[in-house]
Amino acid sequence: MGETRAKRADERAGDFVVSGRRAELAERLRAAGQRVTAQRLVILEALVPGLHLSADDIYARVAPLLPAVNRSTVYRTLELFRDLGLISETDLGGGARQFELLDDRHHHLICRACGEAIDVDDALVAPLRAALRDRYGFVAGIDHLAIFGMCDYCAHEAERREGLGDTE
Amino acid sequence: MGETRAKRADERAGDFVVSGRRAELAERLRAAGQRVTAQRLVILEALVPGLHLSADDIYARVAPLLPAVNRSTVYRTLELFRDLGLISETDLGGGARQFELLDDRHHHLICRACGEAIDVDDALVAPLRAALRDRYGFVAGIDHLAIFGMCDYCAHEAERREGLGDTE
DNA sequence: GCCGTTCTTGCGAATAGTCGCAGGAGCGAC
DNA sequence: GTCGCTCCTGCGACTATTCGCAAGAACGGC
Repeated sequence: MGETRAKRADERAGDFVVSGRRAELAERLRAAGQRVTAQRLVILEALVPGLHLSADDIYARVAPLLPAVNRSTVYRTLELFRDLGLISETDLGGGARQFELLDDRHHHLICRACGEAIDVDDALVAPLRAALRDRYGFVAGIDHLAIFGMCDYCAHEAERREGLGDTE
Repeated sequence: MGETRAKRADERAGDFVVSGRRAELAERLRAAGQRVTAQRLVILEALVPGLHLSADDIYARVAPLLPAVNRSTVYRTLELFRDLGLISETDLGGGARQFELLDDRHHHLICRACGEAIDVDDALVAPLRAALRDRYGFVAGIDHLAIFGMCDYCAHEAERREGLGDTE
């Protein structure tokens, strides 16, 4: 790593020292008129690019570093990050919601019959986003959609089965 | 409703009598290989066309008619109906999920800043549904989408405010 | 009509997430 | 450096939802 210059990125942020990626976030929070706190920095660092984490996973990662942190704070902070556009929040159904750093936008198709999850490129969703902006001026935060339904295979299965018993 | 013929739809369904709209549901359940129970019929009747109801609302409507019914049953039955395509389930954020009879498909844009909800015709969402089917053979159950984001007004407000403090 | 199989339900406990409040901390002003 | 205003956090209670299990009900077969 060529860190000759980057290494001195220490900086006072209120009452504690931040460095590297932390400094970046601190900057961003301040720019958005938000306060910079230890909790927020640690929670952001707990998020890993490309990984879907539940609020509980994140709590588990944060707790050792900041023992007094509370679950409510984790939820509230994640909500804040989401509103700032830093992370995406997705309900994959059933269990807990998933949070993820917003690097690349992608989406999931989830089959209610077999549970299979299919990745979908944002290109398919972008037109909807554009249409909503054109028509309503609405800036849709569709960052990580989970769409439920039936996959190709299960849809055919269901159709076949209906062909037998259903006389409507 | 032209019910000249549909009106005599009384019918035995297991151990109890069903009539009118109930008979219709009984039929549908049976066709789908599901059992017909008093709970299911009452819960379906509790749903009102065009009304968004929470699981709790539905429980409150059902309880007087079927005192021993349990919340779990309500949730499980609603889940079943949703999978059968009878109702839509939507998370409007924050509080409880909303359930609604599937008459006409419509969607909502919800502003995270001011809370305003904008109705959206399914025509805007249909292309996405079609694209998913074409590309993946996936039958998307997008019946009642809630899309979060920023409404026209709030988006402009936020932009204006950023123009002041942010120097990045 | 009765029986057995299998699906549903009620129950209670567990998990996920939300909310109001009071004390503590961040940050701008002096 | 310290003061005060406001926002943020921890806390505990509360709501929403899920889950496993054992008793009960639906329905096909006789």
